[in-house]
Order: sequence, then structure tokens, then C-alpha cells
Amino acid sequence: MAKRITNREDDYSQWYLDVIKEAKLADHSPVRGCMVIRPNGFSLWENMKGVLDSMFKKTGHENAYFPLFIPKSFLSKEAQHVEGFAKECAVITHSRLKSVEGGVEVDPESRLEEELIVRPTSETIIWDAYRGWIQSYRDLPILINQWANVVRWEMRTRLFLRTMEFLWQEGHTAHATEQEAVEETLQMLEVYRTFAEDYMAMPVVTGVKTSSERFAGAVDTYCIESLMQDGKALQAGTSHFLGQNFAKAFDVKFQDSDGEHKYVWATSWGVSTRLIGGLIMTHSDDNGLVLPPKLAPTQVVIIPIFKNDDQKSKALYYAEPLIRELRDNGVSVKLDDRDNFKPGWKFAEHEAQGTPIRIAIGPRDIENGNIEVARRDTLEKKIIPVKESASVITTLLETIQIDLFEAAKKRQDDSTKHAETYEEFKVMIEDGGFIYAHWDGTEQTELKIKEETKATIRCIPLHGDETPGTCMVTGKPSAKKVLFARSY
RNA sequence: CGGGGAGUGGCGCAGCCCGGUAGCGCAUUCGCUUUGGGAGCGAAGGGUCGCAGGUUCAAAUCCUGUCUCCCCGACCA
Repeated sequence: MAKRITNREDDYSQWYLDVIKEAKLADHSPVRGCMVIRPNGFSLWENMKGVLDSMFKKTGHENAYFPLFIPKSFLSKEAQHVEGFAKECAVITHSRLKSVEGGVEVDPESRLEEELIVRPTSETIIWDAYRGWIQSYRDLPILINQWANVVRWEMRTRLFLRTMEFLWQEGHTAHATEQEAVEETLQMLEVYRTFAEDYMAMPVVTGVKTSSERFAGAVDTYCIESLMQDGKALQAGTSHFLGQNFAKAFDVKFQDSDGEHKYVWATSWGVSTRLIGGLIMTHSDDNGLVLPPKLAPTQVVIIPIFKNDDQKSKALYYAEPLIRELRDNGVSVKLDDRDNFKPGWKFAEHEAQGTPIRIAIGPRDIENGNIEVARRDTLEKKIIPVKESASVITTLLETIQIDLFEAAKKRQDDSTKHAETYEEFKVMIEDGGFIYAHWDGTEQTELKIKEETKATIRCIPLHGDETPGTCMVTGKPSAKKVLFARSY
């Protein structure tokens, strides 16, 4: 078999790129750091989007859309926020081109009076709008989400994990009380955890970021962190409690039931196409992509095996009721009846693309009233009677979904360690993985650890060991262990 | 943005040092034989050698600039 995908242990980065290429998820674009999301990648995103969107709707959110362009002055209104994003904003300075000999150039006459920035995130333009929408406590809460693209001018990019333009959703909510906003922040974090674990089959740790890793402009940033197969951590989603920072910056006040004018409390939360990168690195293997059934664009592929037209039509005839029954059960089925590829070629191709279940139907199966069922995750094959196939397959899809999560969870647990001393920590971090250790809570110590080991504090976990101790570096008191890892 | 590597039919590569009319494998098209793990034979089509300048009788090859990708750093979802 011609191997087109680099083995993970030979070169993990190359493997990641090969999987994306062979699964036809995305291409590089002519513009540095941008990507073309191909139909296979986009339908995966659409599935993720569909699930998340209904989860947002169930928690009372509505979708809206705010502009791509933001007046430059808006960004400078919240001091921390500017500092965080200033270095990575695309700026629009001109409005047109003019033809010149051999092409076009920017028309110097068209310089904009106020330059526009391409949104790196939309807090500013949204809070500017909220000012006009909010007068009374009766106008609150505002629970809005938008699906959009954003641009961050990154130095170093990787397909899905960090691109200059990416697709995401950003929720922006406004509340009358601090408590309500904090509850919203945690509720959405829980939505993300549920989505990651129950749909992506990607186990995560939930926690709060340290001040140095916090979102620019937030009071607290909560996150879901997951461990990839190479032992590096990926921040998969964030939910921010913004306090009154943006309300103050954009002067958004409401009159409360007690007659007082008060600043509004805010949250924002988002996940992006980066999740696709996380999905790839959580489940895929040296044969290509492995997808959880709940998100796979195609859950079952049927490959007829035939030597001639007669056998082909028999196989198709045999497959037809099965396809119908599976579809009636809500299973997405694709029949691969192309005759310009041999079965073996198709097997390899669908494996590379991550289709959870493959069914082969050949003359032998038809004769015996069977089908051959192969699982993508374990590569296991078995012959089953066609009569039982619909129920076997719907059950198998559920089993695969669970097994993928369990396998990923086991890997994450096996790669999670506790370090009591800094010496121990330095040794452990070389093997990758999550490491719990005591930390004195200061930025200096965090920075020292980062400089010496390249590991960062991924989060201060919300659930877990609450035992106090002493910082592994300084020996100062520590309330509880925090989670370290090298990260993407 | 600094250091290293790379860009040649759709994909993977050779040719470059030492300039002389662009080649291989896979894929594509047609025909025949094939089809239970990436089929075989025969024929055919397809390339501004990343882009822009320059040197030269002549540039994929030499020189300059520039764009994109990969790896490693600093910065970030």
C-alpha cells in the first residue's frame, strides 16, 4: 500500500499536514496564513456549528450579525483590550485601486479619513451598539451570538490551529448583575465542555486562566483545555467574564428597579475552526482522519464489490433497502459505486477521510445474506447478516462515539501527572502531558517556569485536587495545584 | 519578525553545482484485461520551471528583489 501519510512518531507536524491533505479538509491559500476550507472540512464545521447553535438557542441566545469593519477609535476605548490586540490588527487605509500600466495600484486619493480595522473580535462594535439598546433593567439580559470570520495578523500559522482569518462564533451578553454574568460565563463554559466531550469525543479540563493568559479586557477567562496525542495542550474554547470593563469603556448604563443608574455586566465566549485541529489531533491515526460519528459528514460508506455490470447491479439492488433503512434511522450513508476505483483504493480513501463505518458488499456476501462491516477507529472487520445490519450499525455508531471518548480520556489520564518538586517537573515536562503542580500565584514564578521549561499554566482547574501545599519553585504557600503543559 | 529548508504538468520528485529547445513515478483520457486492501498492458493529453527584474546569442539552471509553504525561536485562540 502506497503510504501517503507520514507516521506520527516520525514527524508529528508533517503527519498533521498530511492528514488534512489526504482527508481533503483544507488547502493553503496564496495569502500567507490563510486557508481554503474544502467541502470535507466545511461540512465538518457545519455539523459542529449546527450542534453548537442549537445548544446556544436552548440556553436562550439569539443570533445577530455585526460588521466586519470597526472604526479604529473603538479599539482604543478599553485599555487592556487595545494592548492585547493592537499588534495583530489588519488596518484598512484606502478605499480603492486605480489601473496603471500592467495592473492596479492603491489610489492615494482614496485614503480613509478614519481608518478601519478588520475585527479581531467584536466586543467594541457590539458594546457600541448595546449602548443604544439598553436603558432599563427591563432591557436586560441581552443574549446574542454571532457566527463570523475574524482576522488576527499572526506571525506563525498552522492550518486550523492558528490561521490569520478563522471562522468562529462569539457570544456577547449583557446583564444587570455581576452574579448573573458570572453564571452565564460558567454556563457557556459548560456548554463547551459538553460539546467537546459528548460530540467531539474530546475530553477536556475546565478551569480559569491566570492573569497572564487572560483575554485582554476580561476580569476572568475560563477555558476548556485538551491534551493532544503528542502531549501538547490545546485551548479549545474560552468563556470570559468581562465585568463592567466594556460597559465603562462604551458608557453602557441602565436604570435599575431601585432607580439607580448602573453599569452593565458582560460576558463573551467563543470557539473557532481551531476545534477541527483539535478533533484531528485527538482521534486520527497513521491511516488518516478518524471522526466521531456524531460529527462525521458521512457516517457510513457502502462499497459494492463487483467484477462486472451484472454483479454491480446485484450489489446495488442488495444495498438499496439497507441504505433506505439506515437513512430512516437518521444515519448519513454514502454509496460509493464509482467503477473507476478498485475496492482497495476506496477503502484507503475513506479511511483517510475518517468515515466511521465502512460496509462492503460483494458476491460472497450477497450469496450468504451478509455484509462486511469495518470500524474506522479500530480497523476491525466483521461479517454480519444483512437483516440485522440496520440495528447493528446504529448501535455501532453509538459504540464508536463512546469508545473514541474513552480512548482519548484514557490517553489524557495516562499522560496526566503530579509533580511535587521543580526538579521532578522539569523531567516530566520533557515527555509532554498535563502536569499538576503547586504554584505561588505570582506572574514572576509563572514566567520563570515558562522560560526554563516552555510550559505554561493552562488553567487553574475548577474541579480536582483542592489540597493546599507549597509552590514547587519558591516554596511559598499554594492554595491548590494548577495545570501545566506545553501548548499549541 | 529572526535562523534554517523548500517552490519544476493535479500530486510526489529528478534536472540546477558545470546555462544549450524540460524528464520520471502516480493521477487524468481512450482501448482491452481486471475488481474481497491503493490493478496490468498499450496509446494519448497536460508544464509561463512561484512571481518580477537583470546577465547572456541562449536561463529551470547564474545574479537581485519579492511572494508562499515547512521546521526552530520570540508573540498569540
